[in-house]
Amino acid sequence: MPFAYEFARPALTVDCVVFGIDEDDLRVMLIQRGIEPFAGMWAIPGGFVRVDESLEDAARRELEEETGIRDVFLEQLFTFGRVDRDPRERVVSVAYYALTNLIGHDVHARTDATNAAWFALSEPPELSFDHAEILEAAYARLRGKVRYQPIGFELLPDRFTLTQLQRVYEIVLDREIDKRNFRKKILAMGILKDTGDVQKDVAHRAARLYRFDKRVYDRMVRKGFHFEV
Amino acid sequence: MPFAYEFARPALTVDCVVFGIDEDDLRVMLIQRGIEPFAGMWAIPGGFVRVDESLEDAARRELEEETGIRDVFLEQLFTFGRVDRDPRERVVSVAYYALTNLIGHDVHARTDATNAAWFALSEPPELSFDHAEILEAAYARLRGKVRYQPIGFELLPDRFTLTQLQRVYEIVLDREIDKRNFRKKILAMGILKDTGDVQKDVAHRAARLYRFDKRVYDRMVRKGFHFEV
DNA sequence: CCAAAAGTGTTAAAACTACACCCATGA
DNA sequence: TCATGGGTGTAGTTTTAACACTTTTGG
Repeated sequence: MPFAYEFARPALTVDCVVFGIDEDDLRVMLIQRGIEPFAGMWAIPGGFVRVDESLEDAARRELEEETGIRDVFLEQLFTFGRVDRDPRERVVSVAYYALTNLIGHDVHARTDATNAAWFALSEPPELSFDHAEILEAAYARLRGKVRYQPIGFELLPDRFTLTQLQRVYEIVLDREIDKRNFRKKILAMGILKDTGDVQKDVAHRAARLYRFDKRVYDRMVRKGFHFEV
Repeated sequence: MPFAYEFARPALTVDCVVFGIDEDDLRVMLIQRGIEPFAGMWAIPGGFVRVDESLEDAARRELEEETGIRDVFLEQLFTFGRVDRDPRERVVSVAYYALTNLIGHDVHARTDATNAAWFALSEPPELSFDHAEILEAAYARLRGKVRYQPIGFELLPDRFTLTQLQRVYEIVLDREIDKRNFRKKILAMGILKDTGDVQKDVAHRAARLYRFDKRVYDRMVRKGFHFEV
């Protein structure tokens, strides 16, 4: 036990709730625990923070180690510190949530970790520790934030159709949106760039592909623009 | 050194940004450090988390110990974990922000701590550690949140006038608000209860005193109501 | 009677909502 | 030629923004 301190210290971990959209479901990536406590149950990916890495670095490292996912949108969610949230000892966990593009990927092909899997948010498995609470908080944050920050794009490929974008909002917010009003509003913002290309290999009229124009968005924000769906 | 662990652990602290409104200024309570590092400089009140208390309990305990302030609105802000944010060793800090009523209190009379003082947010002293960053984040959160959550009331006494409430929004948001439109909007929400009383000892027409009706507000939220100023 | 803040309505502009049909494409 | 989703405009309603004077009270 080479590390000794004058006062007891809580252990510090990060946990990372990863969301993706797969056709008609909001999904979350979970890993199956191999060891006690809660062996065999599912959990949010995460692990201990090293003393020489920042919290966000720790979250990204754990995420990649446990699920193979990297280079995603990642934002701090909340820090969970109930005294008894881990039955072994005091553990404080800084939770993050991540948004990733799942369209066109096989749900099982994205990761090397054999014990990682995507679950529909509407039918989660029973979760270890206080992870059900963390997941609920992450979903609440996503629902709240998606309406006034341009993070819906993070759940789509780089280039996407307006219908795909509308589906993202319908799925996350869990309500129908009027097609004409949605397109009018989004296009009027001027933060989507028409790539000039259209979909390929679809059995109907091919839709235009757009890209989120972060440059323009940032410039507009500096001038007082406020994104809202 | 009675507490030993297999792996190095960051120290864990809480910090607590306390806001108050004093006539025409948003103010923040700071304490003057007695010891190195940064001896003599000002800092956000806070301290170490004990292993047998939750994060919020720690924040409230430290706040009362260092400033005498208790029973206030308190909400978790963000967890700061840059590797070098404390020059001595790795310290991760869970920051909270608090809102308190300062009207009618002498700025210096509220606390036993002789080294605690209120500062106008527009003219903060030089701060220790990364506390300037924490303060900035807290103010940004307050500005953002005050518009769509009924927390402005926390900066006022239990009973207040509509003009006082309007001033809170003008000060926090740093812009003028139209008196007639403000009153119309707030009263139309139906979340203020007219106490039937009016101001005393004012050298002009006495204003009605209102109280925030949390019962009604909670009931309305359950029915889908969304507060917004 | 003066100073100071309380209190009160209307109108024009903008934003939002609801709503239905034709178009392009590949099978 | 059919099935599928892409793409488009208008009218009624609601919400917001701008704006000025009278009332009450204490000094």
